[in-house]
Amino acid sequence: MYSIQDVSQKTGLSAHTLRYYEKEGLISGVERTAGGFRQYTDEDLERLGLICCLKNTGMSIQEIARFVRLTHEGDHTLEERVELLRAHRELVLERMAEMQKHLDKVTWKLNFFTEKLRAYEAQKAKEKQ
Amino acid sequence: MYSIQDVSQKTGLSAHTLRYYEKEGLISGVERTAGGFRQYTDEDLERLGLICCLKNTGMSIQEIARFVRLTHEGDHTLEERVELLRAHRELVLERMAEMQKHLDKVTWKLNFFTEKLRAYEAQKAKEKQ
DNA sequence: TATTGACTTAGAGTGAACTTTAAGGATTAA
DNA sequence: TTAATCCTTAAAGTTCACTCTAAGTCAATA
Repeated sequence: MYSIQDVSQKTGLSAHTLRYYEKEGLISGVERTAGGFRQYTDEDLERLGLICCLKNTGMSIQEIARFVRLTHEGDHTLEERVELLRAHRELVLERMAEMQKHLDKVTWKLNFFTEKLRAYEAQKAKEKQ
Repeated sequence: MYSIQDVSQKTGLSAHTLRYYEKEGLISGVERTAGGFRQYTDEDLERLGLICCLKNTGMSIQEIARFVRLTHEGDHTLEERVELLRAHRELVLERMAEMQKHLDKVTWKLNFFTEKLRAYEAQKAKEKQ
């Protein structure tokens, strides 16, 4: 069992953010102590793991909340969840390919400037003689 | 020579955004007609191309503006520019690797759910008999 | 000449995902 | 017991990169 502070450290999310995520429906059913303190289980941590992966691959809070809602509705939403993840995966792959294309141009420009720099330095060295 | 509208179409940036970029120092020295209308050259378009690549790989407007400023300062900033691009490239590569790791987990989860769905459907089919 | 498109400055609005503040009270661990 | 941690609600603030509006003027094209 982990306190909100423990989970904050483990996930890198602030306690504020963890409560915020709970309010937004990203993580639900977190147990409480008799006094009302949150107690996260290992399973909660795992669920948070997936949530972070979805978030870090660019899924919006709203969509993650939708995914989580579906999960709670049971097995009859399996198809929808599979579809949601599949679509997300496709989107991420497309974005990464785009990113790579843009990065290639940056790399090209970098090489161009590196070459130009070499020439410039050579010129400077020559002038110094 | 292209009007702001032409460039908007070619780049996918709105005319508003093009003026905004100019104000923020991302693109400068755009020629004007006698009447003050912007006239973009092919070279401007190329510069915009690089700007979009930097933007699309996650560089902030501020940093792009810095890069552009350095460019205007001449060859003695070549080293700094090379360094800037190199650092940016590294960052993007790291982010993409991270992204890939997160996506792998999503893919794993997707496969898991797909399998679960198959089992669920099989079960439903059996019950129907 | 009429219509459409462009110009300016300056400021307000938008959406996403937090982040912070405030205020007051309860709980927990050493 | 006492210091540290946690709870709540509700709302305001932040950052980024736009996006839009206003108001008035000027230019270009058919």
